[in-house]
Amino acid sequence: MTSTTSAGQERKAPGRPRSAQADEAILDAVLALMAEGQSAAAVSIESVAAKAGVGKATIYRRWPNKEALLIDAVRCMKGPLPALGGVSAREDLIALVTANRSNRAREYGIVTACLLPELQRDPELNRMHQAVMEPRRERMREILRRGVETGEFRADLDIHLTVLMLSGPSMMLGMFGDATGVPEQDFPEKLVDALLRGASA
Amino acid sequence: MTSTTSAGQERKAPGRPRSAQADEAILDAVLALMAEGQSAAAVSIESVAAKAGVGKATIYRRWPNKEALLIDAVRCMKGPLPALGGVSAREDLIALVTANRSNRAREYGIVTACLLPELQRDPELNRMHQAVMEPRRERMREILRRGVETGEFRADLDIHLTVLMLSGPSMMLGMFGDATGVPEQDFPEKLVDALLRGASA
Amino acid sequence: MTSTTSAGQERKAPGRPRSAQADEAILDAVLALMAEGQSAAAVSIESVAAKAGVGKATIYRRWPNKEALLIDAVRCMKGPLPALGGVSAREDLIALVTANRSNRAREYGIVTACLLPELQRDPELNRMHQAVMEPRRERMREILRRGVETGEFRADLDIHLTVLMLSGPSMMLGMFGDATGVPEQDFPEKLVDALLRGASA
Amino acid sequence: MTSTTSAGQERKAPGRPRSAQADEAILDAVLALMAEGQSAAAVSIESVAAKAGVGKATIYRRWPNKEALLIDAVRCMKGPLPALGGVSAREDLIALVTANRSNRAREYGIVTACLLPELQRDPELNRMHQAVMEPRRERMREILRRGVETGEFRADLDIHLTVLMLSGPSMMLGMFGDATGVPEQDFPEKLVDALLRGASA
DNA sequence: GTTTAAACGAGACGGTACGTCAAGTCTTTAT
DNA sequence: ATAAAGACTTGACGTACCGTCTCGTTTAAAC
Repeated sequence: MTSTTSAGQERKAPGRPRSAQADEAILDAVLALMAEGQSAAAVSIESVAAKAGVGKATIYRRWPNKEALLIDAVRCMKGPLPALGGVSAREDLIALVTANRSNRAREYGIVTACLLPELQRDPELNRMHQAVMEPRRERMREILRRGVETGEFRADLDIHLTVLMLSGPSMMLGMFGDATGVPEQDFPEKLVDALLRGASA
Repeated sequence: MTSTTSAGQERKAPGRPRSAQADEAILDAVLALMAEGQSAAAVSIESVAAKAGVGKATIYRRWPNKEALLIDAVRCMKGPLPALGGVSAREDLIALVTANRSNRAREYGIVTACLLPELQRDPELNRMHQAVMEPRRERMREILRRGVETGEFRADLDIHLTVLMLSGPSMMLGMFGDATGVPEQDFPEKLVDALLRGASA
Repeated sequence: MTSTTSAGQERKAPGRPRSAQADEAILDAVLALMAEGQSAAAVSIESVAAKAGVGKATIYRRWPNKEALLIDAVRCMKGPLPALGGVSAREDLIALVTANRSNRAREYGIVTACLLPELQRDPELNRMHQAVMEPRRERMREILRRGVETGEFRADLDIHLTVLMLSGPSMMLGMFGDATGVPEQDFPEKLVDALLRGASA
Repeated sequence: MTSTTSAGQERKAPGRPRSAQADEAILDAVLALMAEGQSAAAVSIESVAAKAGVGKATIYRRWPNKEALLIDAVRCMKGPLPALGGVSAREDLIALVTANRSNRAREYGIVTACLLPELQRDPELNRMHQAVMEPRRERMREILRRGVETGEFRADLDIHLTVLMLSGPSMMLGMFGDATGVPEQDFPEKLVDALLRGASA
């Protein structure tokens, strides 16, 4: 949400508070349209407002533009960060990759894609997007660092590159699906194992 | 290009032939707008027509819609497939990854991203996009298969998954750039080596 | 004012009494906006509320809608009905025409104009408007009738038509100003004299 | 109409010419909405476009904003300037007043009223409005001047004031109708005669 | 050399969505 | 109970593109 939740002492704002119902209805409408429409282009602010039974102004009061709304919708798709209680770094990695490509991986990929061009230009938008992505990347880095410490991973591992090697294939599979020739079945496990094992003979 | 170059006897069409100059001017205009505008959303058919000094109908005579035009523009960004004369499969892989992320990798990523939602719906568009992507993927598979045969790569290598592990990180780096924490410097070599070496200790 | 100041026993209302300051501030804000903005369209309820330092609801508690508020503002512009102590009906007419086109004739014309379309539809609004206009028209009729009685005006004078011939030009001058080619200087006197004298040779 | 009908040699504009059908449909729609809606506020660009079966852009291509469109609609309401073949200036005046308050006098008054606030601010709009009004005023002045020359009117007649005294009451009657107490029946004749005759005994 | 058919630049067409603004209503907290 | 603040739905505003459709003008092959 973009609402100005002031950090500090939370002084109660005057006037009628924003309807939490509306918040929910709007995001629900976005997800519903995304699911039925197949195309992020089909998710127009007007149709979201109509589907949510809400005025356009109610949307623009909360988000500065369409892209910001989509970013928040994306956050809703992502599952919560999984706990790390795994017995090994390998298992933790598999769990995290699995969580990242939750039930809505396809929609997530599509919307993210649509957002990308705007992210380049609007720094504020970019910041919002990073706020969704970065915690997951950081979690992945933690796992990798711990794996290095415990000796499970090689000592000279390039952490950032490895994060890219775990999230890049996952995203691409989400975007192109079957065209890649890779089945979704057991993908996280296979990916992590291939990465660990290496390709050389 | 989508032009109806009939396979058969190539009967010369009557009337004025299409201007090759226009073809070029249009694609040039797309690339120029992409470069200056930073955003695929800023590339409108109207602005392309204006920049190319061409009527809108001249564009729609060649491409069925905006997306098809963007796909052709994407093809222009990609360099030609590199020769495979490398002394090792490793070097060939590096060369191919390098070629794929040509001078315009950023723009390529952005445009591809914008196209994705439409690719899901329009099979014809999807076909056009595959025509650009598939040869490169196939080339990569060839290299991998040869590496397996020569014993450079392990015998049980999952070819499709490995293609994804080479192209996914590359695309993600193109899309998110510095936010990934990975420098563009020597990226292809580092990626291939990390993949070969594996992450386990 | 439309406020429900019950005629009868003036029972002291419970709760917080209405602020008389607010009444005044609101009408002042309307007049101020009218003066600075040049346009009745620029006088929005929102800007009135902001300028008056008042909530919108405070306005709507007093007037049923924007038009009603404007009508009340119009009343404020009009000067009070002048006394009729003139030595002749001619002088009384001049005094009345002068009073009608007070210092704010221009604003008055504009606002009246904006109100007109709504007056047709809303009978209540129309009644309110008549309550402002009718006393002045009636006063004019009185003068005319007295002039007929005293022999100052011709016996067959059409009272209603003459009222129209005195107020119509005045209103039009207020609306179109210099475009009419008639100077504001001494207008009431000239109008009344031209009306008395007649145009035929 | 706002179209750039260049005065001189009428160089043919490139591109598809504007549809005369659309011109007509749009103005017809405005008049129809005005007639049925009773209120100029009910004439929105969107409803005009819908009623005319036309895109909004087609309207905005011809008129810069809503007000300019209404002004052109006003012109359509006014009948053509009548010929002046009358045997006397009095008859010519009656004919002209009659023509000015054509079949749509009520709508004309309402729309003009709605336009007034904007006329003050936008000089271009004002120019367009004058282009509709001025020819009629000038025609009236011609009649008055001729009447003075022929001795039908008094030599010291104030032409501009007299124009105001003929058009002002007419406009006011159009705006307020029955509330003025003056019947529409034979109004032009009665007005002109009252003006000629004068009010003094 | 005509004819002729298609391509050309230009720009109007009916639409859809954008992001803004105001009207009039409703809901909160403070007085 | 009223006040100020501000959220709410509704709907018009004017703009920008989309993809299609005339216009009148080239251009090159076919006659």
